Amino acid sequence: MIRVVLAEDQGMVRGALATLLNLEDDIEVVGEAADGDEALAVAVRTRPDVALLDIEMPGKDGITTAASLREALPDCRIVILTTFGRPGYLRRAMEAGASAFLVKDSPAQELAAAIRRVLAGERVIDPALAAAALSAGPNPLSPRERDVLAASADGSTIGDVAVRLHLSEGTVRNYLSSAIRKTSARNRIEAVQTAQRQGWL
Amino acid sequence: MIRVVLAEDQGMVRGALATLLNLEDDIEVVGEAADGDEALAVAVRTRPDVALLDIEMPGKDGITTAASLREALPDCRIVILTTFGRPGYLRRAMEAGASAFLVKDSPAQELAAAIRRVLAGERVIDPALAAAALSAGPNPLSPRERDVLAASADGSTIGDVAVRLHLSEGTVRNYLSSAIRKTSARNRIEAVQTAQRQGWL
DNA sequence: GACCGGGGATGACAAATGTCATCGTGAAGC
DNA sequence: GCTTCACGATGACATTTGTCATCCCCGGTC
Repeated sequence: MIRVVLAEDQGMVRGALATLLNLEDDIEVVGEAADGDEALAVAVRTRPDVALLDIEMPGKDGITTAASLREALPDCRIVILTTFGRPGYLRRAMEAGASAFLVKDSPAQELAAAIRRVLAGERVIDPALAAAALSAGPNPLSPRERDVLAASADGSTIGDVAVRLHLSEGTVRNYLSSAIRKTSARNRIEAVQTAQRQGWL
Repeated sequence: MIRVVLAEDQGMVRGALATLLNLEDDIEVVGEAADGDEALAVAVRTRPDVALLDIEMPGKDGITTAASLREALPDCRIVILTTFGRPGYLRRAMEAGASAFLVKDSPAQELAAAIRRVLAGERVIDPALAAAALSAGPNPLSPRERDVLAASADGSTIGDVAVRLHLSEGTVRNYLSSAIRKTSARNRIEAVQTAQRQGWL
């Protein structure tokens, strides 16, 4: 039996996926979690063969959880499941030690198939997505530019961001300006959207 | 047997939910769709007892689909399923003739339960969400304010919006200004976010 | 030692944004 | 008939945002 831990914040989706997997006669869901921290705790307790992690979760996201899990349980394979096939997500997931990267758009059968392939030592990545991630190149933003852009994403004014990050307003403007240039955007809103679409935040 | 049509754009979620429902011995999924138009076509063909519609779908969204379905098949009950429990969504879903409004956060068992209750003539709404929708009041934005705000949501400049909506730049600024005031926001970005959170766009 | 890149800051300037008063139109509503 | 309100527009004005040049400090690295 392949022992699986499933982390997904939406209860209905989590329940449905668990049912789906339990119907496979070589797969058994031995633990469920609604956020990253819970997933880590459950995995350490149940020592599964595979951890299925959603990226978009409150608190600790799936990619960060993957990195922690890699340290705690090096033998546990990690399958990342996400709504958004963003190039930066894929890149970071791979760096965090994931063995597979699935988008929820794909058919339901692929989930069990991916789990089996991962356990057989394969890596499972949508070829189109892999190509997109490679052609998009790495995140061009410096860490600080990324911070400032992320802090601007919620509609905060430059003054707000300056206070929150303990910077001068001029510095915030400078970082935003270079982030806008690097994302080929026309203003900060477009810059935020491009960065999010690429998975750079 | 309760005959159900399921519309949900994410293949993996759709498959899992269909499996979940088919396990119930009084429920049968007789059709699946990945967007609103497809859902309508499938429903007209299969004449189900209940249509389960996701709101967030490409093309025709679940609420619009509900309204069309209400006309085409007045006897078909409608269950709305959504990721976001936004007050405006609930309000519009009810106006479109939905019998139930479920958020994906809730446990998986509630789905089948809601379908049975709806078929028994009940309406199913999370009480907390209903209270939020009532206390939030109706959408304060005028139709045109809503248009302009929606057109600004993707980072377009005022000039872009003016061209797209065939308005003068000054008019766009005026509508944005009043939308900002009505949403108690400090700038257009906050206004967009508030409006989206409330389900006003 | 010279050079570069990232972080942080300042000042000046242009462009975009937000606010306000004001005007005109037409459709409802009392 | 009068009022109200959404729609559309103009002009003036203050504020915010975006750009650029320039400076300092520091840690690498050639």
